Amino acid sequence: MPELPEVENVRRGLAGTVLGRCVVGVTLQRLDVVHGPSRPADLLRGRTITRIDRLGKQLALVGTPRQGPDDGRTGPCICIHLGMTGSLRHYPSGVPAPQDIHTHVRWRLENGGELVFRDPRRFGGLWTYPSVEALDNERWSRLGQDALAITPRRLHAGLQRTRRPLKAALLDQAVVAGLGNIYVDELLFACRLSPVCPANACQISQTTLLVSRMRALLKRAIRSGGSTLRDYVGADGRAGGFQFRHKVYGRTGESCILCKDPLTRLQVAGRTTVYCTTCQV
DNA sequence: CCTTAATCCTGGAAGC
DNA sequence: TGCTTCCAGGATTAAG
Repeated sequence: MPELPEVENVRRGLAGTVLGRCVVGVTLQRLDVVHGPSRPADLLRGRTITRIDRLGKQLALVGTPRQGPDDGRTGPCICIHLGMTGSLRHYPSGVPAPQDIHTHVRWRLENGGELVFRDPRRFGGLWTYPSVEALDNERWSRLGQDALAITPRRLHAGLQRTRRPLKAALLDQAVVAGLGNIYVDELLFACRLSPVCPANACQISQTTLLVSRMRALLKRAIRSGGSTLRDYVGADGRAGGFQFRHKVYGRTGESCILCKDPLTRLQVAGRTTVYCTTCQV
């Protein structure tokens, strides 16, 4: 469920709390949530967190370089995907962090604070890389442009390549990175486009509309702290508020805010989809 | 090419 | 009330 707005919200929360802090200790409670080397040093122990990047729904914590700060190399990094139920929370000094079975990784910070990765369902995980370049080459190169940065021409090229339903293409992280089930449904409604029309039937004018409405939608969602359906909370533990602004997602059978017809639910590319058959064509 | 289903997994909700 | 069943979904993979 954490899609781009939720992950961006977490990134901003961490930027204000763990960025610039040194990791003095790491506790790995569950080894199988880490992919790649999982020695403490590979989980940034002894390093200062110098960057927190995001591409689509994924985050990267970057540590200080192994050879010292000025030799031009980037430091080791951890890519974090929250999956459906993952959370990345900061607990200030004096606030007890959870220690239950779903708490998988804890980073102890120099100032007494703690960063905690918790994920009951474990669809999420951590991937360790020796450098940002390695992360880019081995993992992030497979993703499309970030949904907040993609250009109409890049999106259009991605959509032209396939006859899959438009919704399926927009969910494909290789086409555009960051959209999930909630925001795709909301975006298609905002553009009055049918989720089932073939992606390559999109005119350039429609792709341009998709890009501008996508930016507006995601920015508004970020401003509201993201959507909390059940599990999502920001780095500070607070729930989002954008779920109250959803116009189609989760509103099957309720009336369309434009035409009052009941919203239709169907499966597209295996995913529950809600849309207005009258307004979205 | 495309879709569907299975896979990973837990917990909340619905059904009996 | 208590049990079972279903369902939610991000990403990947295999099968049809």
